[in-house]
Amino acid sequence: MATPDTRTQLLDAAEHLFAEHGYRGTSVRAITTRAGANLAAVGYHFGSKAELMAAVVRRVIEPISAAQRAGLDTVLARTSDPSVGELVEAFAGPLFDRMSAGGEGGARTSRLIVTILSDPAEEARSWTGPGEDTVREGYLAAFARVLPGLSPEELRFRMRGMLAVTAVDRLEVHQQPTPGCTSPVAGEAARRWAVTFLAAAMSAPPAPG
Amino acid sequence: MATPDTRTQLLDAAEHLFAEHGYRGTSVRAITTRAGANLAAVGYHFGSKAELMAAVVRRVIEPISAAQRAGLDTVLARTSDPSVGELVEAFAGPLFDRMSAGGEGGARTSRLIVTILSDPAEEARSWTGPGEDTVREGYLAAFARVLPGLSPEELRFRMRGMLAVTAVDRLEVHQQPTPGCTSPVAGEAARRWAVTFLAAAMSAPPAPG
DNA sequence: GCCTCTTTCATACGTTCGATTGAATCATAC
DNA sequence: GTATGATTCAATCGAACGTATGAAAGAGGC
Repeated sequence: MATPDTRTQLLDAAEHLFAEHGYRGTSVRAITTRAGANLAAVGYHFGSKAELMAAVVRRVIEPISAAQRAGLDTVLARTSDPSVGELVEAFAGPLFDRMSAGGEGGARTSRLIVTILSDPAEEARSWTGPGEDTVREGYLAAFARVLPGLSPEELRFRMRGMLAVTAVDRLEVHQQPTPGCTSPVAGEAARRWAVTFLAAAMSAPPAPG
Repeated sequence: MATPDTRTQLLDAAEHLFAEHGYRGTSVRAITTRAGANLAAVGYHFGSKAELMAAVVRRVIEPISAAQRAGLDTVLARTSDPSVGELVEAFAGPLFDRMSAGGEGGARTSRLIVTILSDPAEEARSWTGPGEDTVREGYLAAFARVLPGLSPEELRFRMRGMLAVTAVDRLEVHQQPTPGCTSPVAGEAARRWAVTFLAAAMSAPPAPG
């Protein structure tokens, strides 16, 4: 196994540290030290710390987005009237795959996504690209067809809830669990739980009022 | 209206800034400047930046926790077999009340809670006290009685999902919304949407497998 | 060997941070 | 008035931060 080049080692180290300590909580020095590289390497390969973060996020998000897009295409190719559960599975499933694949990569991914979503830093706005938005718009349209009774606003609220559940889910598993919490659950079980939970939520009739 | 004392002004300013820029993204200097106080005031009144944050969180969380506890007591005093919707309403409702009360206090509260939940900083572990845990344990027990088919692990997963939806919900509303998103929704509508969404999710049969 | 382009290196710069200090100011009681 | 305790103030500390620089080292073609 040839040692990967400096650029890749920086991405790996940064992904670890950003996920664990957040963007502001991670120093460029910590990243380069972990990567076994020189302090100036970040500047040389990425330009700045913010651009390194953007590269890390892109590397993590893009396969997930692609899987979501492919899943939606597959479902819609089979039938023009899919079930809510199928759509939920296609949307939420890819967010669990890294974890199911073994190791703690999934928890790290989850943590990183939460960091992206919740980091109030200015730079965070440019971390995700337009690709993710179009995927979400695609699911939005599909759900809108399947759930005709919902107002666009309420549907958007539910989409956001879906994202929240899948992203935040593993948060307390990876860091220390709430007292009394059992051992970290396997990714496969969490995936089933999430799909069940979210399919029921998405299928609910519109709120009264 | 007499100007509040320095200590209170520091808490107000810190609540604003922590919610808007996160813990690490807020400097003590920014807080004291906004509060119209001297830089050393934080050290004098709270000891350190971390203890100031803990005080801010306590001031925000405690009324919510108390309302959740009271709501649970009220429900359980009326009947020993409440509906899932009643429990969801009692749990999630107080998280929306600040916003319904008017102004942007609710969004700020929501944002602050997300900061607490997702901030990877070391200090974050001590921001919430044992009071919040006992409230959650109370709801956990109540839901366990009403949803007997669920394993403790899956129930805990659902509780976490409930927290995620209520906390993350207003995130994108307060900061800039996803493109195409309509105007920020009123707190009252969001509350109904959340309760509907979550009641259906909590009521779902156990996941297969 | 030598030139060229890429990458790594040690080092430094300017800034910002949280915390601390000791003097100055204020309020209150005697 | 003056002593006392609480609070505010300007000023400064050392440490950590992101970034920039110019020299050194390496790789590949000729």
